[in-house]
Amino acid sequence: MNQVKQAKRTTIYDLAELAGTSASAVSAVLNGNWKKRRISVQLAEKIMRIAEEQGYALNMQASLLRREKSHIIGMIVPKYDNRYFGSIVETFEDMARARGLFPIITCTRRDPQLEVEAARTMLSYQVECLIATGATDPDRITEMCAAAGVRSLNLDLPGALAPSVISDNFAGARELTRRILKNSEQRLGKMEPLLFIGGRGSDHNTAERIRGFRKAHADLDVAVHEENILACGYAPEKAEKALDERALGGNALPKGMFVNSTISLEGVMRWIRRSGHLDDRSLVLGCFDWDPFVTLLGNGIEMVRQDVPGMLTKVFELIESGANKPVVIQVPPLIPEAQEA
Amino acid sequence: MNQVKQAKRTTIYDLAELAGTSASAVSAVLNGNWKKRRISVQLAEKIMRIAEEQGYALNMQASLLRREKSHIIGMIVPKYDNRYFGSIVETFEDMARARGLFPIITCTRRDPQLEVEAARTMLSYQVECLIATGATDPDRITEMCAAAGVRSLNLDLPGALAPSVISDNFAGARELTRRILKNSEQRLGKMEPLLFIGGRGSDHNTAERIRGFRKAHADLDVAVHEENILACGYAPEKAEKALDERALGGNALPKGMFVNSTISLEGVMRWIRRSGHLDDRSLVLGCFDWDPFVTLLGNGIEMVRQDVPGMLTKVFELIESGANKPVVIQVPPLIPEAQEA
DNA sequence: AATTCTTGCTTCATCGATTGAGCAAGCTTG
DNA sequence: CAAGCTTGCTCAATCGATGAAGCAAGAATT
Repeated sequence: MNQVKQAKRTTIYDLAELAGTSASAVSAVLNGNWKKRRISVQLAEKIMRIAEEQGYALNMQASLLRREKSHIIGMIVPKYDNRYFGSIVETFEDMARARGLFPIITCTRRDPQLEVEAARTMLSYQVECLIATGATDPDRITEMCAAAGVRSLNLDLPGALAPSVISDNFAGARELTRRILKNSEQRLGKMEPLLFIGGRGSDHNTAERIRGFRKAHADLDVAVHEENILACGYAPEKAEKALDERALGGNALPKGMFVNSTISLEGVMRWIRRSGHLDDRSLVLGCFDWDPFVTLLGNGIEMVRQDVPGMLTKVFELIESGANKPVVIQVPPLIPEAQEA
Repeated sequence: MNQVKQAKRTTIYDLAELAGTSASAVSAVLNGNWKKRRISVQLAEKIMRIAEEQGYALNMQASLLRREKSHIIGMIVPKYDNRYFGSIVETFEDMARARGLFPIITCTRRDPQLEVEAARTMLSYQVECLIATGATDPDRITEMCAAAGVRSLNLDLPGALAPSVISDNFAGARELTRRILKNSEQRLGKMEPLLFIGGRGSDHNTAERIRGFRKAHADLDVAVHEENILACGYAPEKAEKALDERALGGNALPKGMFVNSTISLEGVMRWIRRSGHLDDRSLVLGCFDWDPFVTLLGNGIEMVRQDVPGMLTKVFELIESGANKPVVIQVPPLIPEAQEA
């Protein structure tokens, strides 16, 4: 870096002066369409050399103000504390960049107020499209975007006003339930109804998973007990508390459980350890979501892994197709080979 | 949303026309300094009402172009696939917002090329400050920022040209090693030297942790064998492979291991299961980094949890103090109470 | 030699928000 | 009632990049 400390940043006007040419020529050269604008190779090379020497960096604000498209794509995401959302964000950034878009992501902590503020801020930054991932009120966000003439899409949780890409929660839950029931039969010698724990009864995914859970029981002629469906929220503490309360409730706890997220599984595992069930093989678990350490817990826990690349591929297809109708696209989750127990 | 579908977004000029006033008054009202500009309460209220009705959203590009400060703060981060970086990102967003800054974050997958590109892009977006987290070449980023007159800071891994905030890796590793050795003595009846696995020998953190690892052995008069220091990289597969190779190497594998990240621990656990060591208590493990599921693995694995809020508090203190000297601030990690084995 | 074409630039308006300067009308003060 | 102050606005330049339109000089065509 062989220049003096500069208070102001270098602009195309500075470069123009240094090169003895006009700002317009500099702009044309630096944004690559200098052939179209008939700038000579000599001048182009000179400008590029000087830009390099000066460590010039485009002022995106000025550029975006002038251009019609921002090429910015926004995503809001509830949390970064599990593999599912982490993978969504990482894959999203990758795929966006591969398409020449600039991804901006913000985490809203499942807070409806923050979601709205984040969406407004993203609109201020002229996003061309906003992906609302796991939003508590996706339709509110779609409305805000629509008012600004910006596209929006829902991911993970569906909305009624914009296209949505979600896992096939029903099919995934049905298969996961079937596997837990089978494992339960194999390990315990009989097939007993399972406990469902975690998630919010009000959210679409949990509702669908409960439906799949019921269906799998029905498929095998096992009756589901209402008291064994505990949509107590996602936090580990909530799962732990719900199990404590359920355990007090007279009837014995089921030996098999369908846990609705890795986050809830943390609470379930803590409860299991605390209540002394850890080492015996009498508990048969399954989890809707994937984490590498869960495999290593060694309890033969079945997992459903949501197909993040598949979902995001659909998201970008929707964006590119320009579709705006509020369809719901369901992507089948991946169910790894059964775990050795 | 009671307006017609609009192709163009509403600007202050549109609002000015609707309110029968000037764009300048609208701007003053909407950015809150209308009292200073002596706009009457009536007009202010009228403008705010109309802005609301029209679903007006500021064009940040135009606003930033004019203003001197962008209030944007950037962060680059290597991965989103573990609790440590997830927590850094979430905490960073929170603390930035609490200070009226707009955080933008991008993931560079430990790819030096991507890091440089990401930094250049962030400079284009006029970030006021860039935090390079776990960067492979932090000094390169500092140089780029300096050339644009932008501040930069290093987090997690130190650099030589900008202030750095990192964990006290030496002290953390020393204490972790001490605990593993103690557990090892308690469980196996004797104190044997440990194996160190994971990380890159070339990175500062791994080097410091190895130093702490050695120091703890020396403190207890235990000799460290060179062949038991395997800085094989972070990926799970690399740890697994390194253990395979080490196992072939004649001498018996140590029963105690210091694992240099949760990511490496995945590989170690897989290797342990594969080689049939899982259920016996002869293996004594510790991990530099924290994940809730590791507690639940039930092998009594000790963990060091890096103090993310503490580190980010230091980061923002540095930013606010305006300090630019390349100091290295070491934040002591948190070592949870010993695990029940 | 006059006309047209091509090459290689420059000029200037523009994007939307911000803000110093200015101005008109009403109100005070001596 | 003239001079000065206050109130409540508007005007116009500006931030940096972009690209349509234009222009001068040389080459090619008639």
